[in-house]
Amino acid sequence: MLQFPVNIGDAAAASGVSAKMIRHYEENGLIPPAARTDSGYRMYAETDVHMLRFVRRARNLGFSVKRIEGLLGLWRDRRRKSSKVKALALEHITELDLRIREMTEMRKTLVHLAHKCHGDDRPDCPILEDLSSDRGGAK
Amino acid sequence: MLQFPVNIGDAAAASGVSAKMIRHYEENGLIPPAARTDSGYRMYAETDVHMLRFVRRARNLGFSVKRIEGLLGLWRDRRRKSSKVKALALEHITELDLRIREMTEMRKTLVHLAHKCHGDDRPDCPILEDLSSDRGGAK
DNA sequence: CTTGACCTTCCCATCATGGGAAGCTTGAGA
DNA sequence: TCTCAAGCTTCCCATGATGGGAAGGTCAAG
Repeated sequence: MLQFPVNIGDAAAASGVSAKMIRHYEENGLIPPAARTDSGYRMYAETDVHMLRFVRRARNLGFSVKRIEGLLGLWRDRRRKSSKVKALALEHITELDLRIREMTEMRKTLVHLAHKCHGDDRPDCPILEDLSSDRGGAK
Repeated sequence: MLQFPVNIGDAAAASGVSAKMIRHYEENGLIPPAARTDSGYRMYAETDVHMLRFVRRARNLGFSVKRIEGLLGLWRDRRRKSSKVKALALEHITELDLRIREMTEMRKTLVHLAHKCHGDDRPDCPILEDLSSDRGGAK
């Protein structure tokens, strides 16, 4: 078992957030500045590690750091309304939907093209023909 | 109709690739350095604009610039084997599949959590509880 | 010839992440 | 107590694709 407070290395190992990123998050205000030893080493209490784990979990779900800032605030606020949390989650789901749709669309087009391409020693290829066509409006 | 060769602005408008990005691609070797006027302006022939359009179409399909380098090489090579083109496309499809799967997984988790969250004035929220849990292995 | 639109290069920012250098601190063993 | 490796500090740089903007040169229409 770890003896708290711990150094940044142990906090990183225990939370799954790299030491680099912990410093980065601190610098950008996502997490409060860590306490320091007399010699300047960062010190992390168990609650800090808990918070870092929260951040990592949220990143794993694809939340942007900006949105995690909101989630952290709500996490700390005992009087939060669950509706606000849900709203952030739904916003994120909407974004995921959009990206999933875009990529699925690309995939569909490519599968279609690849299907039409012989994929042999001959140079003829509908994929290249499509890419060099004038169709396909602006982004 | 445009009079070729054209300036970078017209090449951008005609290809759908921004002037900024055209310079960027040139700097990074994706496209060959443009010819220049005596005064240093870049000049683009019709074939150059065609190439830029190719690049834009490929980017719209989510190809990375690295992969587009390969596609461009094959595009220019009259003796290419269509199997090589197809291989690049299939590689890209595989990557798209991976990303789509990851995001779909995130989405599923979030929808599940949001569903369990009341979303009212009370603070209790399974979303936050899940995020602060110790479960959820490393990235 | 003036003026405005367009071009040039160069630097900076985004977003999340990592690599690495130079230098200081800590703790364990000799 | 001295020493040395491991771990910490800050600072700078890079990624990948894109955009913003500044300072200054060029061109074409009036």
